[in-house]
Amino acid sequence: MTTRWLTPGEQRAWRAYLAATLLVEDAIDRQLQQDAGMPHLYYSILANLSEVPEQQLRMTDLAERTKITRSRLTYAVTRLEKDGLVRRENCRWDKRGSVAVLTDEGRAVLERSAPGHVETVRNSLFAHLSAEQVEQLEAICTGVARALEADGTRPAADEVPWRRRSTPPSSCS
Amino acid sequence: MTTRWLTPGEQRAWRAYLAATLLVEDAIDRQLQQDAGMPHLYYSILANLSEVPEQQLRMTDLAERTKITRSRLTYAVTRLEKDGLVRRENCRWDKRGSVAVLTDEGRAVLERSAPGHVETVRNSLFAHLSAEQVEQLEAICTGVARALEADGTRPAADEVPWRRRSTPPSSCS
DNA sequence: GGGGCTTGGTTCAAGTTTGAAACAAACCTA
DNA sequence: TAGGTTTGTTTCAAACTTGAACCAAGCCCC
Repeated sequence: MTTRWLTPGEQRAWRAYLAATLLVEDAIDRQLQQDAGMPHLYYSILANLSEVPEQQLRMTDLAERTKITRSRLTYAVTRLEKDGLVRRENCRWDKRGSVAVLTDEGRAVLERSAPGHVETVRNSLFAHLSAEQVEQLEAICTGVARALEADGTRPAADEVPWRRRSTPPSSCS
Repeated sequence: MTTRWLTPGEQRAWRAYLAATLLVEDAIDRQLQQDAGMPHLYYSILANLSEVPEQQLRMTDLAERTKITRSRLTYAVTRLEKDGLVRRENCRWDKRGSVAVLTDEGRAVLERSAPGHVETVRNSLFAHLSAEQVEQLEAICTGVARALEADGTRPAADEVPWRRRSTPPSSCS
């Protein structure tokens, strides 16, 4: 079967995409490392916890939300725990499970660094986009993300009804 | 000074962006690791070399093109060299410099894995975009990339006229 | 109620990335 | 042309990521 190469337009889009995403991630990582002493992913973990009732999530749910592997998450949470920004508890209704809880200090760090972070996001991304482009970007990314989340190679927890149990009856704990 | 938070629309776009870019990078990395035994970045390095006269570039130029740090590139090229896909030569007209050259085997590996790679790019990104969205994506990313390349914190070689010397008189060597 | 499969999470080794030195060659400039 | 600065690249240690085991605890079903 002969390959269906990218069209010139797709080529251009792909290269621009690669450059842009790398540069944006880089800018954000650098800023957070500087100002909050942690890479972007770790900040996202805190942010995700902060947005959820009781500020806690099971490891798998957290991995699902942040789109990373469980093993990567384990490492990250261990580090955050050492820094006192997160605490691990074991899940009361499933003895296999453990739950990451945002500590007060974690919340404090998050609040302290949020403004700088938001500004960097703005400076590196939104500052260069028109209002229309923001909408286009959302549409594009939502579509792509939805498609890839659903795909088989990356079993997505809450695509499968009987696995959906993210924030249980009254928030796992 | 009070923070200018993201608008709800920007929030949505940002989250979708994070998810999409992570998932796409992941899919591509996984596929290339499987089929070519190297992460995406390493493939990009080979690809960049292959597109240039004499299939060679100075380290700094290569770093510039791939948007990575010189130190990261050094590591990557060392690995690729061990695998015999790239060869290092020293630059003839600047004794400080070294040049990465794509070997025949490197070219072979590249050609062999290109079809699978293209297909993955298509499946993970372009398959979910309309023709219009491809154009929008290009416009968005080009703008962002251009803005971030130019910005001070990441001194971009060929913004500064007297540093522009990428592929010299007849391709460095 | 004891296998056998699945799920939630961690562990471990190997590979990669980071950022701050370290170095050497090139480029001033007095 | 000696001395100081800049540029091109590498090195090193510490941090992070990957993927393949591994180990429990739940689940199923006869």
